[in-house]
Amino acid sequence: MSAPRTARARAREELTREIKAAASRQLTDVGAAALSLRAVARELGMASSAVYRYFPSRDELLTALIVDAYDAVGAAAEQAEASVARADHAGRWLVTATAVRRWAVARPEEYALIFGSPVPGYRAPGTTVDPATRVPLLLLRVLNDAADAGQLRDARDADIPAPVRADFEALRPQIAPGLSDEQYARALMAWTQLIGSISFELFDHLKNVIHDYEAYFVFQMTGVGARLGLN
Amino acid sequence: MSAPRTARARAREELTREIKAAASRQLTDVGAAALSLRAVARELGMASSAVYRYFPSRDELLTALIVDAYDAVGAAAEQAEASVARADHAGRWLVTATAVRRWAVARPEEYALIFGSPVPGYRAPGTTVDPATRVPLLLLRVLNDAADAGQLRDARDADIPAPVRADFEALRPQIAPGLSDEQYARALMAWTQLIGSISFELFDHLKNVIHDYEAYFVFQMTGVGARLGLN
DNA sequence: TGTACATCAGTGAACGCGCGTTCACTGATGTAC
DNA sequence: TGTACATCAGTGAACGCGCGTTCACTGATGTAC
Repeated sequence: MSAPRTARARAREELTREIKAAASRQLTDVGAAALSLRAVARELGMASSAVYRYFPSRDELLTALIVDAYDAVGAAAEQAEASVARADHAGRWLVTATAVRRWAVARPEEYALIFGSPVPGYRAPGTTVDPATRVPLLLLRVLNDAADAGQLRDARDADIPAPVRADFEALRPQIAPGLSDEQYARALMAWTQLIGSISFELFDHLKNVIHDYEAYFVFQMTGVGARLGLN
Repeated sequence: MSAPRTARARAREELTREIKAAASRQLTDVGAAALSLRAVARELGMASSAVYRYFPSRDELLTALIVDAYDAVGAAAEQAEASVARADHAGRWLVTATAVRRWAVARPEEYALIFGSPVPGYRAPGTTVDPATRVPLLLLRVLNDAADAGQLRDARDADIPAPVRADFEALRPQIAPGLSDEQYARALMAWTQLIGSISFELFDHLKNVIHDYEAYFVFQMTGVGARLGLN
């Protein structure tokens, strides 16, 4: 029976949120590797030891931030994708890609936390796996819908190696049953291209090359959509 | 007049190399953000203050490591590419891509240093720009050669936005005069795909998805080569 | 509704540690005459 | 070739700083009767 939330429980939830928010701000200033419990406590005006009532260690706090980041980008992508007409599969892809980029540009440090180099000395626990799959699963759902609707042009590729086919075979039943190996391969390529492109922008690899990155990104992702076989 | 190298000068060069080597080992253990001058000095058995005779600050040491990493991957790529028959443009692309991956797999922390999230609080000086362009320039040279030889199938793309065309226009004269805007766009896409794919592997984003990453990578890059218009 | 006890949040001091950088110094190497 | 001086490499102590985590504690909140 859902007990009435006590003042204590409410305070706990709120402070947990505030700690994560302060830590997230830290992230922006100094990066994940330098994330410090003491600095978080300082920002909230509490004793550093008090933070241990909420997170048993620095690593657990990092894990919470990672999970939150994956969930945030996943939610942003899902929400954007839901606003497009179901039959417009190319539009669903493009809007999803754009939503991911928009989120990343708005919170570059959280993006770096999940898609940048791993934090040294930190090993991600299993808890982070599920939230990490939200966006790629969404992409596969769009492709699967397109395939079901007969709207996915198939493509001949270079021959897919046997071990790779086996990997796709393992995914197919639970993830996207309507997709051929070739389509899985292209989906993976699209996902790689999406994150690769955002990383290039945020990590300044095309600083003096591409100046209007938004225009470039939309152009590029439109091309990826076409190569996915969407129309 | 090239003065005969004194014992002092020789010792200086050697120690500079040793400091960078020790720092590079540090990188592997603890990552760039935690790179510590004191730990480097400790490993070399010298006083921490002595390192300042060689690098005036921690950031300068980092810069040297970044430049070295770009040069190392650039050299590896160039050397591999040089071993392929000039007329085999698709082979030159594939061998270059594979060499970059091989280097990255062998030295993941150096890869992360240049292609992962930026080190917080560190701003890369201009010195890092030139070495950073070695691999992309090599790719463009391959494509340019293919175009010159009439071996590059052209491709119709979605319409390239005007600001992006302007960026390509600016690159063309000095970099690869024989390429159309569409080909520049595809080259950039290939470069993004290459680094995106290696990052996905090294940063564990496809850990339980793709098990034979080498096979997957070669398959994927072969496809990218085909989409580049190489044959 | 009131009381007695258990649970929990938060404190502040302390632990042992490592960091980047500066400084005055010693002694070896290099150079000009 | 030998001497006098300048340059440079390396030392060790010190500066001021921040970190994660533990611990015994106080006082407020919650719960069982």
